[in-house]
Amino acid sequence: MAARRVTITDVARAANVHASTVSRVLNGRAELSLLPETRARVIAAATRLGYRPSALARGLRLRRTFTLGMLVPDITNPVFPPIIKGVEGAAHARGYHLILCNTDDSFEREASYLRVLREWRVDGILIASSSTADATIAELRREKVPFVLLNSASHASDDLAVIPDNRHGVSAALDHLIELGHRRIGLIAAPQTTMTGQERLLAARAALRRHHLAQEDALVAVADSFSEASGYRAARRLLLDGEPPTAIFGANDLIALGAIRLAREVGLSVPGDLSVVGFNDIPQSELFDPPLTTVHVPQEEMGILAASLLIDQLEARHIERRRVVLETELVVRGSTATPPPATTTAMKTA
Amino acid sequence: MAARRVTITDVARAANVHASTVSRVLNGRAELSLLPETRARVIAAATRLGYRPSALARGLRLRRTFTLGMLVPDITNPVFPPIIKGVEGAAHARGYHLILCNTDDSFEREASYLRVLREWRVDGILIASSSTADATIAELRREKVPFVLLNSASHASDDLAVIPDNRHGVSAALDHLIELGHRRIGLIAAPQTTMTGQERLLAARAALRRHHLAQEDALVAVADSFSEASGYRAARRLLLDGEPPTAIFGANDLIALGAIRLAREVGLSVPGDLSVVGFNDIPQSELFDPPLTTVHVPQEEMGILAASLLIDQLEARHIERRRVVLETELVVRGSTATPPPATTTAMKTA
DNA sequence: TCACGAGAAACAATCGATTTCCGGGGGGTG
DNA sequence: CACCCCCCGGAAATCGATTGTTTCTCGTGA
Repeated sequence: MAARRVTITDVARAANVHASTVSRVLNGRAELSLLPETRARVIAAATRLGYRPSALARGLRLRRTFTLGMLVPDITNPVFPPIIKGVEGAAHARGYHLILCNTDDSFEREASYLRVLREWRVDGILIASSSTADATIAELRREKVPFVLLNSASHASDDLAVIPDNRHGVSAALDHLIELGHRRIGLIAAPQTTMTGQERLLAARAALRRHHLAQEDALVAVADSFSEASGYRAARRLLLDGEPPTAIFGANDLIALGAIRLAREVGLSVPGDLSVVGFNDIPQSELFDPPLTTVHVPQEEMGILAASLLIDQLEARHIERRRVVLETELVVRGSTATPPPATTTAMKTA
Repeated sequence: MAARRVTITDVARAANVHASTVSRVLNGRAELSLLPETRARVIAAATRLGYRPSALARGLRLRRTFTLGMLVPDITNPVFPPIIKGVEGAAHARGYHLILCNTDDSFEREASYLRVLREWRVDGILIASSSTADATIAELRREKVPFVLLNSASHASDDLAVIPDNRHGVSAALDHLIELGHRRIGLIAAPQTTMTGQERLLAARAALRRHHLAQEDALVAVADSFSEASGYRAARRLLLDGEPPTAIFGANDLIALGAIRLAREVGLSVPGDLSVVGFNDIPQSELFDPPLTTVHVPQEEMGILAASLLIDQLEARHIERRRVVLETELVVRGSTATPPPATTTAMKTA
């Protein structure tokens, strides 16, 4: 098919030296001395022939590939692209490439891709996949494959991880709602099979408790994924069964957007009748209707840090902290306001 | 670092056969007959040891890797994730993996990644990169690397390509504006270094001509990238210099969103004072303020088709059409309306 | 004059798979 | 009984690089 590729032997022949000499010249190691004249001849031959070393052969021999693998649960979730961009940028800057895998939130595909990445002998793996998948991670640990958890940490605290400060962010979001006067606050949690989902729900409950607000079961709905569609479905349970809340905290922005869409459809105005807060501050958050109040997470920075951490680990550099927690900050926009003045809720609590 | 990997030789030893036999069993080719008993023994040994063949060694020997490379100009542009998802899904279904590269709209990085992909001996390449980059593509053609252009075609019509029907989509968008009564229509074009940018501007001009509308230079601004920020900047030129248009067609959704943001900032209501149409129908388009009127492009489907086309090519299957053009359809939402009744424009044209 | 050492580059083993080419043993046939 | 052929499976070459070891060639000092 493709024309025969130029190999190191071709270059060697053209330069009238042995292949090993070509290798030494091109890799520029100083362990062996070479005549400048030879060096020049080899370089000339290599560029003339357009020689490109085979990453396959090189990886096979070197037993490393200067490649990182990355697992993402759903690339169409707008949080991930900036994270990926950060990872790729940082990796590229340090001479590594990225193989990106979209697991589509399926354990099976996650496991399958993890196998593939090891078959490709990637030097390290970034896991942004949200599912806890303890068994899978345990296997990585056992096989000593370097990896970093991104956006969700494991229980084992000595795994490398880069995560947002969920607790603080969620807290700020709920404090904000409560400060506005909301008392019936609905929570749409993310799947409890994920660390992120668990942490954010826990943090939200803690915040409510701190303010001595009752926590009815009817005010908590668990979305079955991090998507807008499941936010919509969960919101239906929250708003249509029993007495509705005056505010909703969604475990991520897509879920919050789903809730807003449902609210609209049932005739509630946001934030007039219902306030909604999200989490992540995805791109374009301020362009939504209404502009989304949400917790900002430095996404690209997370990606950069995660890649750096992993590469530091690969290159056996000293690692300051194995678990990096990034600060989050509430961004108040247009989706939150004081609760409606005269609702049944208000009358009850009065 | 990592524990020594299980190789084919280890399996051979464990099963008391030669490595070549293991290979034959595991690849299940029928060219040579094997005793069922032997086959079973090998499979047992392989699973017991958890054998995973080295993709590196395999690729080196086979001279193919069952891997596709993909170049994307900017993963944070929301059009691309669904496309990528489509590509990856289709590739995975047919036994291929994907290496994704974000070129960040830089020619240099594009060229660099293209080299890397060939070093990795990917079987084929998907180029969603928007830049024309004729030289680069010519090189791929010359070296007979199979590739597919995605979302933008080349001049050479026998390259494989999957593209939306730009002409038809743009036409529909402008017809819509004109039908609403707009006469002063501003165009924000995408960079004219890209095929997409050129095609869409050409199509827009043709549509205006068809309706016998004057085309002032002042009504055309060229954005310097496909991003929201450059849409915003271009819109500033369009709206603040001279007499503003009553409607704007943006070459893609992000550009349109940028225009909307600027309009807001200078006190124009959308669509009350200014109608805006975009292109692509990115996810969440209906959640923006206002919901975006735009031209729908079947993004995931484009990805699926592109991957299929490429793989068909790789596997020497018969290819029906080398250039697949997908239908586009205008989706009218809230960002377009009739022009404001009494503007200076209206008075002039009256 | 010869031995020794250093500098330069070739040699060969290796990474882990695939595949072509062979060879041994058993059964069928003339 | 000898020969041939078929069935199984082993041996070895190969893919394209890297690297430890060896070889060769000078130059220098005794």
